[in-house]
Amino acid sequence: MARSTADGGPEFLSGTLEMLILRTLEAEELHGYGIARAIEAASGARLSIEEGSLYPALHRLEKRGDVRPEWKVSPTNRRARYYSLTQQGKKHLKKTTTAWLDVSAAVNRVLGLVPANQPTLGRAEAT
Amino acid sequence: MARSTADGGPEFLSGTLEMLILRTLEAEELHGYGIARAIEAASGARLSIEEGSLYPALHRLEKRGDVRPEWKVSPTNRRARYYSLTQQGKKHLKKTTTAWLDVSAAVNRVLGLVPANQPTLGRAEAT
DNA sequence: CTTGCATACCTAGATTGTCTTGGTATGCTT
DNA sequence: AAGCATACCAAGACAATCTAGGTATGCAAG
Repeated sequence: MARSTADGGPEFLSGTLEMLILRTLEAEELHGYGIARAIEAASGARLSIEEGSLYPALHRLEKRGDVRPEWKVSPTNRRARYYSLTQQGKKHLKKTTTAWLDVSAAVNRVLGLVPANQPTLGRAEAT
Repeated sequence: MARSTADGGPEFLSGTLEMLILRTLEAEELHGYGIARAIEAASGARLSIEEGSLYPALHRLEKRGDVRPEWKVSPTNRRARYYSLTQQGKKHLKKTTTAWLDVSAAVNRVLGLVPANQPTLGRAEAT
């Protein structure tokens, strides 16, 4: 998906790209190139979106019916394929986000980093 | 890696498995089967570790020098391959954990779940 | 004693998402 | 006219996971 801008390799987060795309489109209708820039900006330049991952992901989402494409002219006066979220896409985003929070919280729990007040099977953590 | 116990598919977190293994071994020396059970327990039964992912991951870590294996007899009286963390493994765990926190925080920022431009782990952000 | 189950290990092959690399094209700016 | 940012796309390599098998043992139940 996204790689950290820090290290050189693909790290973590296979599958997050689609979620991030959907989330970005929830905020505003955008074309692929713009989505990539928007995600990078929103991440505080910590993620970089490769086009070789981006476009296949967009086509998957389109085929799945989560986004709807439309050719338009961008503010820079170029032909660009603008994507908008479908109802299904919105639902999918909500579901996926919940799953992400759930799983990433589970990972943090295993790492022993749980930000307190999370009741986890009576596993008390020593300070 | 781990799949959420909730949904049926491999979701998120490619690459997290190795980190979770290392973290588990930091707590105690363990064999593969036990590692899987330990991670599942620590996650509050939210993750499930597939053996087809687990053993290849252990062998990667071993080849990389992050863990050291040793045949022993388990409390259940069976031959079992116990793994312990090497110094390199400890270092790797620390590095990987930082990367995970960094990237997952970035994802949350894109999702809009975290106020933008918040310093993560002391990594200051210019404004 | 034999059936069944949990423990414990392993691999081959399919699948999937990402990355690498290359390509096309256009609109500005210099 | 050259160079750059914008904007799109695909083929093939690569890496981690999952599927689906397999082996073997200790123990408890019948």
